[in-house]
Amino acid sequence: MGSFKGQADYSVDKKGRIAIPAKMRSALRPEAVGTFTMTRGFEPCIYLYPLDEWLKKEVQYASLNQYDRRARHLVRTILMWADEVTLDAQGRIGLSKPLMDYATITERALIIGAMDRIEIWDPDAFQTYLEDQPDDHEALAESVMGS
Amino acid sequence: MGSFKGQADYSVDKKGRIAIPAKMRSALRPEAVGTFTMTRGFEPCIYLYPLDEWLKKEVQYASLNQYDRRARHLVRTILMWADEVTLDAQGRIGLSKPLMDYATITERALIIGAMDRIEIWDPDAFQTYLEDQPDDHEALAESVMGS
DNA sequence: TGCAAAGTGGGGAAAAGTGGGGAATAATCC
DNA sequence: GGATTATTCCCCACTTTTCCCCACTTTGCA
Repeated sequence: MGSFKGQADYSVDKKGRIAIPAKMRSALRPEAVGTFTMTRGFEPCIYLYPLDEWLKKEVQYASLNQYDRRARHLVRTILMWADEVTLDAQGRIGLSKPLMDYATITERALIIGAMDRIEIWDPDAFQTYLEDQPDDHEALAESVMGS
Repeated sequence: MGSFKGQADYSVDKKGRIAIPAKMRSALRPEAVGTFTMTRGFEPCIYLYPLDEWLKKEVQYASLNQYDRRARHLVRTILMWADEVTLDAQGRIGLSKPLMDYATITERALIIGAMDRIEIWDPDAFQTYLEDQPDDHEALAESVMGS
């Protein structure tokens, strides 16, 4: 039931570990058995899907037409970054080098709950992202949510 | 089935806690189990939705296509501010740091009942907001309500 | 005017976040 | 192929924050 939400600015230690906020951990379903699949975000950040959610995505990817060049490319570029990680006794996960590199994450990171996934951003990169977005939250929200 | 109404000027203690007026608490449905989801208001204030109301919104967000850039941005920028809080034995909730920051709330706050949600304002910010609004209560009512 | 409920403040136990040591495992280099 | 080096993972320790509980003051009502 619980979807991920909230934000946190946490440290990434020298070993590349980062804690997952307790509130997000408690939103994890038992089926996920404390496991995530992290992969490259569409934006310059890391996506973190609970195991059970990720499996659904894999089913979707598997159903794509593998004789379609673009489908092959999509699957390739998503899966090549994917890595399965499990929470340690302290509620942390270890980020993979390629993904830290892709998201330009160093010693601090922004953890954002986004529905069925968690996103991990470099604080500066996130700021840049926000500035690049058209400032039409309200209009967008209204068009999407307006009854 | 209470809708929230009324206003109150309450204190925010050093721990970021604020009491919810008894009248508003009694307007909470049992389904909300004493729980709210607070999030960023369109104006510089905090929105407080009872759990049951919030879940309806979440269903809407969940139905958005996450392969659409604008939809991702909307979900991200709304959910990152969201935080679920439960009333303590004294009828208080703890405000999140990011939201206190956003709404510039320090040691006093205005609590305003607004239909299906409660709004929490910094008194000065609310004053400023009022002054910035065109002073045509009557005309506004006519244009919004008239039909 | 007394009692109950509402609002306010703070102490202390428990949990969350952070850092690092060391054993097991894997990778690399003679 | 064996030894050395590097990684990974598990565990322990410390600090900070959160949350639960108790206590006091004020307000409202009978």
